[in-house]
Amino acid sequence: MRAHGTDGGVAQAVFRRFNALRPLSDEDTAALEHAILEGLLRAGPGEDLITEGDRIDSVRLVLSGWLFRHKTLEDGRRQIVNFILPGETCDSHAYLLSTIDHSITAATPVAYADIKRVRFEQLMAANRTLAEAFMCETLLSSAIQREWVINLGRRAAFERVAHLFCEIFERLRPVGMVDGNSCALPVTQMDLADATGLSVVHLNRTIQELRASGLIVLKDRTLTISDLEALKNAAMYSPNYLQLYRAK
Amino acid sequence: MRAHGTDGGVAQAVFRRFNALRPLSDEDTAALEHAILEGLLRAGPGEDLITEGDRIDSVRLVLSGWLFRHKTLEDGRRQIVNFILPGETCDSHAYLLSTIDHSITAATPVAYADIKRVRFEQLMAANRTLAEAFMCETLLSSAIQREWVINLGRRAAFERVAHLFCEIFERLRPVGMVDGNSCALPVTQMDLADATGLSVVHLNRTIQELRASGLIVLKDRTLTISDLEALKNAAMYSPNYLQLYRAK
DNA sequence: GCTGCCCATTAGCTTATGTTAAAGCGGTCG
DNA sequence: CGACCGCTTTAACATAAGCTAATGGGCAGC
Repeated sequence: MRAHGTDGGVAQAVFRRFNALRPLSDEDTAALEHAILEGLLRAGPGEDLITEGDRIDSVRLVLSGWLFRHKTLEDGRRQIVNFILPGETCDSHAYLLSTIDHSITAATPVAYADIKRVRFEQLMAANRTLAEAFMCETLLSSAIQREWVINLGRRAAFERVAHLFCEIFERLRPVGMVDGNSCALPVTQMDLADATGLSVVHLNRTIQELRASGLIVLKDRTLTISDLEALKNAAMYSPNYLQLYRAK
Repeated sequence: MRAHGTDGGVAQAVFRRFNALRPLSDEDTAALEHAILEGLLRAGPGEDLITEGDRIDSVRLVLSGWLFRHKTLEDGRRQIVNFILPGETCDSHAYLLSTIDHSITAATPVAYADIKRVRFEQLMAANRTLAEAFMCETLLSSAIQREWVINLGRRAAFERVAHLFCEIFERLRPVGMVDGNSCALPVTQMDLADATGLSVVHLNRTIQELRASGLIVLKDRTLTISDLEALKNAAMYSPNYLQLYRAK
């Protein structure tokens, strides 16, 4: 039947990712899988999973599809502060806070598992490895957030977009969502603009530049990175922050 | 003698902050205070507490002084990704990751407590409230990081600097480090520029503008906010993300 | 097969911010 | 006391990125 996380089970991406954070025993895997299968849900593109100001009472794991976290200023300026990719977690532990400071919206059709707080806390209490893996998930998401700060603060548009593409590729790779040197990029240029702090027009100009320099091909929502090392150089990409942590 | 956290004990700021996150019982307070007093240390301005790539094996609590987290690109461009203010924590739980993705440097003379991992884990295991408070500390720091992303991505220089000043003021307030409508701002304009993603020259221009508009006085490393509400309006400051969380 | 809509693209112009350089302004060290 | 040093401030100029507007392409619905 469903081998734990090794074949096409619905939660394959989650298991791959967690195993990169902390090697999971069969028992860990089974416990997590149980919790996941109890709360399977779906959302369509544009649907909000969480709106700024909401209270949260569960933890969600993305099984497939893309979402993004975003914040909006009074006058409508929007910033995407992160993408949430298959295998990643929305706000583990965030139920500890009174309300959430940002919104989460599906960019594509999404399948996710909703684990209620009580259930989640049982799982954490009963299983040290899983607790550590979820903690790493939270820490890693912070590390990404910090990298976005330097991306927005100190990289020029060309480097910035190049960096985003490198990061997305490297985040999709461990969950098996890349195919050779290509991956899906199922978001509009407006979304990419809001993620990089650029205007749509300038984002488009920048993408044309990236194309012209032969670093990428972007067509039909598929990103192909012709030469990843070259793209990383152009982006001044530092691999450290994304490292998946085998060792304790 | 030293009343727990209410008088001038060295860890006053820490206790004030933790109490805002989770009300601490006398027992909680005593346990935390013990751990703090075992590992008191100091650092001078410019001293690195952690350098990108280090392994971490302890948790540090800032008792007094300012530090900043920063990352630097190959070519020297530097971005301060956050300040660490009195009462705040450097990287609780970060020992779970293999290496750290950024550096932490003292901006002023700093007094801090260094709690070794093993000790910290004992404390967490023995004391649920403290564990939750440390978790909130981590989550709150993520929320701040997200706000910095929108600050850098979508606010213009004037709003951006105004926002930083509002945030710093609101972070210093609960630990008793503001005096009326003034607080210390013990960093150079170069640091502020690196925190806001601006050039020093433009940061200076922006500060002149803020002065000219009567919103702030900045002199001798002291920031005075003439009208906090007006400054918040100018910054499109949204208070939600910093809320200190009484309620579960 | 036309209409409308969303998204990508391009052009022309405006502006915020960066860059370089120089001067002012305390401190402090010798 | 004078020279240096780190920091702030100002000026003049350069440029990356924003804004507005128009066009084009693909796709869905009528």
